[in-house]
Amino acid sequence: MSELDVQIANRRQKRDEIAAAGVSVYPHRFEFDLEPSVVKAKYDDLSIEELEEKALRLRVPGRITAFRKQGKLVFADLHDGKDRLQLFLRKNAMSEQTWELLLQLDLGDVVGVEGQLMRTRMGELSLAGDRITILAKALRPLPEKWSGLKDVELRYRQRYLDLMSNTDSRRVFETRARIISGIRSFLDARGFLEVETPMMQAIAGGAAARPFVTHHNALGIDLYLRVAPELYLKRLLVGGIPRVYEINRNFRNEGISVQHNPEFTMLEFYWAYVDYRQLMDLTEELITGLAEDILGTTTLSWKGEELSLERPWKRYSMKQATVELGGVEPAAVESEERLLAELHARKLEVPKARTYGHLLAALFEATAEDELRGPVFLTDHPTDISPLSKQKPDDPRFTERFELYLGGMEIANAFSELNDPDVQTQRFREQMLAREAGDDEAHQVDHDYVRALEFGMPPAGGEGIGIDRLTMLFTGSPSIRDVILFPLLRPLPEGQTGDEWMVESED
RNA sequence: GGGACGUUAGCUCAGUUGGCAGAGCAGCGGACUUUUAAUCCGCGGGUCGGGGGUUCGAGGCCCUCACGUCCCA
Repeated sequence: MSELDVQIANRRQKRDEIAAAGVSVYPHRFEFDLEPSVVKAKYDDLSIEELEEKALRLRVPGRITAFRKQGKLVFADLHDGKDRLQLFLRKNAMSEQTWELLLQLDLGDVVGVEGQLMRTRMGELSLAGDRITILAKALRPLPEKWSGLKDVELRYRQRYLDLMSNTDSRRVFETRARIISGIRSFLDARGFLEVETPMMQAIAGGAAARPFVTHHNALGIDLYLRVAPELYLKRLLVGGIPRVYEINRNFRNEGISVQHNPEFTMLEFYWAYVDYRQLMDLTEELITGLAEDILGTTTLSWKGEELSLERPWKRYSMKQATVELGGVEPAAVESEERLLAELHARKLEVPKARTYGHLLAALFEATAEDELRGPVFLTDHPTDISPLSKQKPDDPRFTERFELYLGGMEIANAFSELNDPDVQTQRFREQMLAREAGDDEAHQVDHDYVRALEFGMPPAGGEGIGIDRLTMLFTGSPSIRDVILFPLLRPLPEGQTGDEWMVESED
């Protein structure tokens, strides 16, 4: 029997002993007044005398995370995931049965405690408990109380243990929730309507990405998990909803890295009658506002550096960035031939689709992208890599588009939306050709979307903002896995799940 | 896909040149009515990620597989 098996067996035995005394170890409910962190927040400023005077009796539920046993007096910590409340448990303050139950409790057990709120000699706010109700028995030992759970693989695979033992982890997900609700308030206040559009789509459009394929049995058709909600949201512009947004998951069948998870959360919004310039202003306002509200500052600390969100943010066109930040000669970004020569000279990989736009983008990525520490708007992307964007009036090789870079990461992508159905058809054709030329990220053609445009879509600006990456920046998390509760990991092979004993205990 | 690093008790980690596998916490037994990483006395706990090889002898060296982390593509 391993050490773990011994501990589990001990806990099971204690559970059975408690149950044998006629007590339910898994009761259905517990009538409670306040949770530990709320008690702490509400009463921690009261003095010993004030607490004595109030003589507050409270019923408080939580998980036991520490014992300090001292003979006929037991101190324990009751935790609710946010904060702990000390329990002050004296033998002669409770019934014999309650004292017996207390001695049978283990670290990790979920209990409800009733007693009077007081302060100890050392001044700690404590609940002097006289009644204890077991609410759930923990059959497995908790991670170490001081170091917490550090093993990153376990933290992702068993996030509940991470949340239980690392308060910082809880804080990350609270910040994430505040970002999302902050975005909702911001957009709702400006008259945007939140909607939900299909995640299973017959045509995976709206972004250059490989989709996941699934199958609908009753209809007998393959469906794609959406790579973006874009084409549906713009159908809503056609339908007469002038300000619309969606916050939800996108799925891209691509590699996993510190910045990429196959499913990720995106805000996408569309605003009729404006162009990408107003979107840049709105983006600055949204993100600095979120930082002020949530972090109380517009200076982020990111990878050991300070990142100031002070407005206005820098703007570089892709061509300009390649020249000014990438150190490329101005003449070299003006033609396909010169770009190709430059890529060869720098021994860089040449993209499969050798169009002007793809070549410029490749050179930009190789020379200048890493220099965009941010906040920087990278603007005016080539037309042939931006099939849904409107061209610049003065130079049709480029579009009215921007990407926001923050901390070296691409956070947002936006453009003045292409609303000419015939131009859109032409762009889709070019994407088909690119696909045939081997670019399997090229957009699929969506005829119904073009038909929608034929009914007239108002000019509009549209933008997507990556919620996961924004959360990384706000919480100083270097990996996207730290801001996704259950990131995708390869399943453990048979026999390495650590649960073999459960199979044995079935007989 | 390539490279570097990691995987030792439930958890956090040591383990020197290849020579008896360790500590703290947690667990078990005992003492203790104001502790808070409680303290004190005692005890138990290992598929050193899996497999193969070299060697008198492998946690440590070699090969291989798995999982993870980071970097590169």
